Amino acid sequence: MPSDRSTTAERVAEALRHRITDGDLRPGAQLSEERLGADLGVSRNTLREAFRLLGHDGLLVHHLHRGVFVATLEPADLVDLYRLRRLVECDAVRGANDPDAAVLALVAAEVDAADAAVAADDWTAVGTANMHFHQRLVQLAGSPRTDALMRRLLAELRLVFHVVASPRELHERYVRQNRALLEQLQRGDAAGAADELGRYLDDSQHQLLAAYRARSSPRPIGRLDAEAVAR
Amino acid sequence: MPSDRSTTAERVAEALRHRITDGDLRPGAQLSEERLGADLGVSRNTLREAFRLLGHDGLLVHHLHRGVFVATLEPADLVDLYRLRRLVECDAVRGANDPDAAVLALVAAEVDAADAAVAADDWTAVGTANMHFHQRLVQLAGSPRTDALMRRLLAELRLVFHVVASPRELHERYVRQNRALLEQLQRGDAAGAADELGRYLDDSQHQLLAAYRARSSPRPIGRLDAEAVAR
DNA sequence: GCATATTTGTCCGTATGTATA
DNA sequence: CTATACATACGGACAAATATG
Repeated sequence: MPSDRSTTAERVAEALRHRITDGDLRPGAQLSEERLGADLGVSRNTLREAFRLLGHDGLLVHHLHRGVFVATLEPADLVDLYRLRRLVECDAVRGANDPDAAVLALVAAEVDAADAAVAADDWTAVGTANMHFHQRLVQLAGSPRTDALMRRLLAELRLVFHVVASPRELHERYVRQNRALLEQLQRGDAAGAADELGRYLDDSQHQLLAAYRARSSPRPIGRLDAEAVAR
Repeated sequence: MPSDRSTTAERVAEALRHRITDGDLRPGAQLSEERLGADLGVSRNTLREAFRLLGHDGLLVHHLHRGVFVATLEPADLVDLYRLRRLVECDAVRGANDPDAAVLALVAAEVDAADAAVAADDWTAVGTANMHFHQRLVQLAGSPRTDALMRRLLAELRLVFHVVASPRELHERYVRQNRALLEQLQRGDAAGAADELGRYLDDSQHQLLAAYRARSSPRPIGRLDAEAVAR
């Protein structure tokens, strides 16, 4: 098994990231070094490196001498995530008075992709296009670190999405609003788009919080210790 | 050598983080696995885990089959950092209309610490207090993810500081302004403090950019390949 | 341009300590 | 409380890529 243009640990980390964000590995699940290493055909050392690569993204939590688990996000995390999300996204949009045409085309592409997915009744694809839409919006700011931050935030959000609701009820309502936002930007009304996006995100947050409450007992998947992450 | 309440890799990562932010390990320096492992008394595997832990903080860059190096930041990185910094800090301050008294006390403590350090003519300590001051400001937002983001940003900024100028010329002018900001917050004028902070940060950014330009040739410390970090 | 030395990448075996049944 | 399973950490080995002369 030779290498492409990346280390094995990086490829393993990417594979795990997809398994997590796709809902294959659910929150609370333990990632056993021995079993996962056997599954992926890599040594425990390499797998541990991959764990460390993913650790700072908030997707995995590390318990000393117990192993790594897929993170379980609570309502407080959701509120925290949306706080940063609102800040980053609205600022990027508000600053897009004269948006980069190439990036705006990428935004438009995701809006079209969402429409196509709706027509195909593929709600998972709608959700993916919606995530990409927001990633592209942030890209209007032209800031690598902001892009990286947004990627992390969206990865964590996907963790929530897979737990609380179906892709359809999560994303359907926003397909139309995304197009409205795009057209507002194309008209040069960045400030208006930013304001609209702020309301949009508030709405989304409340929808998710309601879904959380609907899950009667917020029972973690794994062991039921309510330990706070240290540091 | 048993463990405290953290893994060896985490302790090694923390030690390296301090060596970097303290300027002991300078930008561009290579971190040899063999030599560093011997120095710190840990195996290569453990050291590599520590490298991965630090990687996502932007302090280390990883070149395939070449090793890890202390990151070298260019003017574009500086601008990018300050963009996020301004966004995060000003938002935290602007939202502090009714600031948490305990956190505000921590802010005040750093202002006092800076004054004391000035009196002691300890400009490194002034710089540390200044960094902490801004970390505490952000803490007014009460958002764990924002706190973590700010920690990463400040760690990267320290990388710049150690390269372009002395602690005194970097921080002296802001000691007074920090106190002014604190008093503005104590008076309940969060919006005014946020505006002032914005000008403050613009000033700081321009000061650093000027220092960059003053370094005649922007020659990297290490090997002189202008390779872009992938992805 | 080529051969060599050095360093990283990756795996394996093993010993030890910790948490959980 | 003991036992078992698993994570932690080490050191050695070889392959692969890069840097050097």
